[in-house]
Formats: sequence, structure tokens, C-alpha cells
Amino acid sequence: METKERILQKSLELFNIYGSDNVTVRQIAKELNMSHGNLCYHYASTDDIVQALYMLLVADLDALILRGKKATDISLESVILMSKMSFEKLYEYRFILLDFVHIMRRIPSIKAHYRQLTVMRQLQFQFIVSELVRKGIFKQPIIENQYSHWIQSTIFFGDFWLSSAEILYQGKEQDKVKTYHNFFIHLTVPYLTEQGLREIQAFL
Amino acid sequence: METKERILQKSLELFNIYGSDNVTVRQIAKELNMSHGNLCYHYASTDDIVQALYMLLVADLDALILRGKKATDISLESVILMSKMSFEKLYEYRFILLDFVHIMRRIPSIKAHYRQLTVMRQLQFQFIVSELVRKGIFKQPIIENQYSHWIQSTIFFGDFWLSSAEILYQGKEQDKVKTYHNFFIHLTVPYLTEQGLREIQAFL
DNA sequence: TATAATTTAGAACAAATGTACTAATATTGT
DNA sequence: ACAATATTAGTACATTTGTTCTAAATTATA
Repeated sequence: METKERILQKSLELFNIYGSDNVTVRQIAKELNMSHGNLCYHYASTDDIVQALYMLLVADLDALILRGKKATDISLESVILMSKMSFEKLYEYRFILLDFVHIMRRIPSIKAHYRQLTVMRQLQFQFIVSELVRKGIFKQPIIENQYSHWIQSTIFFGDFWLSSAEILYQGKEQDKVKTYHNFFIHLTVPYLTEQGLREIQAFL
Repeated sequence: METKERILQKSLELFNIYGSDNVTVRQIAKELNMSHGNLCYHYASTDDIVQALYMLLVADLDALILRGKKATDISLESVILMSKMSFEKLYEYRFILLDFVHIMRRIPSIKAHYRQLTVMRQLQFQFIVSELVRKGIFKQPIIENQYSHWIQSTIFFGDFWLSSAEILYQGKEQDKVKTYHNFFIHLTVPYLTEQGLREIQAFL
């Protein structure tokens, strides 16, 4: 048990630095001062490690969303808080999002799982948005399906902000999450009512 | 000359199918019925081919933008048309965007070039947006820097819609570009004035 | 035509990597 | 304590891939 955790931890570290494609079983083993034969006894390949780490990420994100649900009242503040924590979690497992397409291509089971997950998230977001519209924080939609498009773009941003940052971001590393989360909040501005605008000022 | 073009063409084909990381010099050579020794005579490595293809993409996109500038009047229609053509061009070279982070990490010269390009694009977009605001198609900004955020998210979408589609899109392949471009147009809706909304109806 | 330059095929080599196997060691349960 | 199981180190092998080299063939040019 202990060993498996150590492997996952070190792998995450190396994947985040070099990308999951550029790390080999031998490298990980070396860093852990163990033989690669031994490492392969626990995880046959790096793909197996990637899969295990992906599952950890998903579990952590699920826990976040569950906790969000317990707070029965959906507010702008709670949504912003939850998204912030999600961003931080994604940053922790950033190699997954930086190698998103590659990983999905390599490991079909992850792709299938992720597609399922996206469907779920869309439903959850739809509920959140409808609540915020009802409470007069988000505007009534101007055209049909407007918010379903916005939800998709929200998920889209969540999936790829790290990739964009990898290429374009030039600030301090420790400000990265905050910067992009702030960016994320800005995207909601045109959808807000007067009241929503007043409320969001505190977070900009 | 002829041979180099054939290599680029076939490489683009293979890269788009398998991803630039999963294609070797030997594979490309085999598909072209030539020895890999010969291929390496023209392009020492796949990275050189990637770089050449990237330059072709950039040149094509530049040509698009230049043509757009000749039509002195910036309208919603001309902007939508230009973005549509850009989307189609990106689809043509889709491997670059599907392997975006990887390529940028592997080939620093491309990363540097792309960063430069993004700065340019931001300026161009800023001009376009200010024109559309002036013409009463886009709303006056509600809060400071609102449009600079929107411009960033536009570029962001341009860079990663193909990656998102690779994972989530389930429709017909030949409708992909149209679907995502339509998605792109939807993102502008909350920024449009009454007039802008009337004009955009034709494109939805 | 003759010479030089370019292009091509193919072989050879080294490094990296996944995979499998063996034997030794440690741990656990009875 | 002893047998069974789990864990670990290390070796060996096949494959892939980038890279380099040589010699033959083709093309260009004077």
C-alpha cells in the first residue's frame, strides 16, 4: 500500500514537470531508489499510473461538488468558491490537462469516463444557472439555449486554461491559478444582472 | 522541391490522423515509398517537418487576415466570415492544435513565434471590437477591460476548440468545423446590442 | 559529353524502452 | 516455527527510433 502511494506521488511530481509522455518507468523507479522491475510489479506501465492518478483527481473533484451540494443555498459566492477550489485541484494534477488529448487517445477508458463526467457536469451546471437566474443574479436568457452554450464554454475553459497558461502565461507561477480563475469570473460578467454585478465586485 | 512538398503533404496527413508524436520518419518514408535515409536528407527529424508545417499554417492565416483588412469596412458579417475561414484553416492543420502544448514544449522557436503572434492578434481584435462598438453592434463595455478579457477568451477558443472536439464531439466529422464555429458565434451574443442581435440571427 | 552537385537507397550502430523472467528477501497467517 | 504469499532487485531480450555513413543513381551545368 505504502509503496503504491509513493509511486503515485512521485509520478505526479514528474508528470507535472516533464509531461506524462516524457517520463518512463525507469525514471520514476530511479527517483524512488527502487528497481524498475519492482515498479512494474505494482504498475505494469505508466499508463496504469496515469489512470490511477486520473481516478484520484476525479474522486477529489467529486468530493468538492458533493460538499457544494450540502450547502443547500446556491449563491454567487458559493459558486465562485467552488470553482476556485476546482481550479486549484486541477492545478495539482495539471499534467492530465496539459496532456489531455494525448491521454484520452492513449487510454480509451479515461476518455469514456470523462465523456460521462461531462454530461453530469452539464446537468449540475444547468441546475446552478437556473437557480442563479431565479434569484436574479443571472439575466434571463436573451435567445434560446444561450446558457447551455455558456455552460459548455465554462467546461471548455476548465479543461484548457492550464494548456493556454503553459504557452502564454508569463507571471509568477504561484499566481497562475488566481489569474486564470479571475479570468474565468470575468467571463460571467455579461450574463449578470445589476444585482449580480454588485455582488461580483468583491471578487474582482 | 517536389519531394519536399510531397513529404510535407504526407506528413500533415499522418500527423492529423495519429498525432505528430506518434509518427516516425520511417513511417512517413514508407508511405511515400522512399528510404528514411532519403527523407532525413530533406528533413533531419519530424520536428523539422512540424516546424515547416507550422510556418505554412501561419502564412495561410496571415494571408486571411490581410485579405480581411483590404475590405476596409469591418462588419459583423466580415468578421464572422473571416473567423469561419480561420476555423477551416485550423482544421486543415489540426494536429498542431491537438498537440499544442507538446509541440510548444518540444520546439521553443515555435513557442516564441506563437507568443509574438498572440500579441499581434490581440491588437487586431482590439481594433475590430472598437469598430464594432462604434458602429453600435457591440455594447459599450460595462466594466473596465471587459473586452480585453473577451478577446483573450476568443483567442483561447480558437486555440483549443479542436482539442475539445477531439474528446467530446460525437457528430459527423464534416460538420465539426461548422458546429464549433457556430458555438463560437454564440459566445458573442451577450455582448451584442439590439441591432447586433438582429444582424446575427442570419448566422445562427 | 564530362564533371560536379544533388538526391536516393540501404546498411549499420547506439540509445532508450517495454516486457518478461529469475532469484532473493520480506511479510503474513496458521 | 514454517509454509505460503507478496515484494524487491537485477538481468536479459526484442523492438523501436534517431542518427550516421557509404555508395549508387540521378540531375544539372559547363
